[in-house]
Amino acid sequence: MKTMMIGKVAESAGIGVETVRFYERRGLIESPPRNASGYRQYPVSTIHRLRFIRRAKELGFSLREIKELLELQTDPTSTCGDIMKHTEQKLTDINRKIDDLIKIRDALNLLFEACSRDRTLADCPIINAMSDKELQD
Amino acid sequence: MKTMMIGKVAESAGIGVETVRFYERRGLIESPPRNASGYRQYPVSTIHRLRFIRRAKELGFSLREIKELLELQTDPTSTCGDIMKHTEQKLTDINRKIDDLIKIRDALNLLFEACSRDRTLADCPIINAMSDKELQD
DNA sequence: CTTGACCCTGTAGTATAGTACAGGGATTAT
DNA sequence: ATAATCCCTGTACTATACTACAGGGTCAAG
Repeated sequence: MKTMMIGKVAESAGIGVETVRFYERRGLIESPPRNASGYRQYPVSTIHRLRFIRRAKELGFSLREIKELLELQTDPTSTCGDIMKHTEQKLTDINRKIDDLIKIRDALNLLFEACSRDRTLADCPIINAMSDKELQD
Repeated sequence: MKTMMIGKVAESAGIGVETVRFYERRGLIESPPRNASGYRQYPVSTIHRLRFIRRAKELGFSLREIKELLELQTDPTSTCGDIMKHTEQKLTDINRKIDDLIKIRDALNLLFEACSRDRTLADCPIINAMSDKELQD
């Protein structure tokens, strides 16, 4: 099996070496086997896992939540019932996030299109195009 | 015009009093007028703004980014060009976030449905239902 | 007229998520 | 064989976003 050292995984995942070790301490990735010199030897799958962590963070999940999401896949001690309950909750959260993002996107699109219809700078229709109500609630 | 004091706005927005003052210091909400005793007098619109801030935070926007989003609406000194450039960037970010969330949701849905088809606990199909590849990349 | 629940400023402390050394060993390129 | 470049552990520092006082003023109700 092809393995790689920490510098390579970190670079491939777009994060720092220290961050990889930090995630290991926090239990987001498991401690990989070591070679004779004590160097960590990672399987390729670790890169995918680290990329997932990075993206999930950008989506507003905390490391704790990301750990939970990842454990839904990998925890062999959970029962189906546990996992379904957990998963249902996560799905609800994620659907709410998607809906909120769509609202913000639609409001921004309105603004963008209003600006596109070649106006003079003086009456740029920002304030009208996107009222407090539309964007903020 | 109906106004309210800081305790009321904070409670209505679902955040703490100290947090409201903190957002004022950071320029996310403007310094409201004060009454004779120096107490902040907020218009109702501040509640919507605070709620927006709270939700945007849950979506992974930093306070700096939220400030920029809010300024797209309210900054009267920006030109249409500035705003369009800014808005376009935000739209790209938001669309990427939506896509990522949908990917995670679909993977979780697969897991959820696989578990729903009454299996014995022994062969709960987590690992198969949601492979690393599907969820993680 | 005082007591409890508010408000004020200012400063300090906390949680989360890194990020940066220090001090040392291993490996590779010249 | 000796730099340069990686790796190790452990600890300390940083940024962000709160959160909690300290020490004091305001105000409505009993």
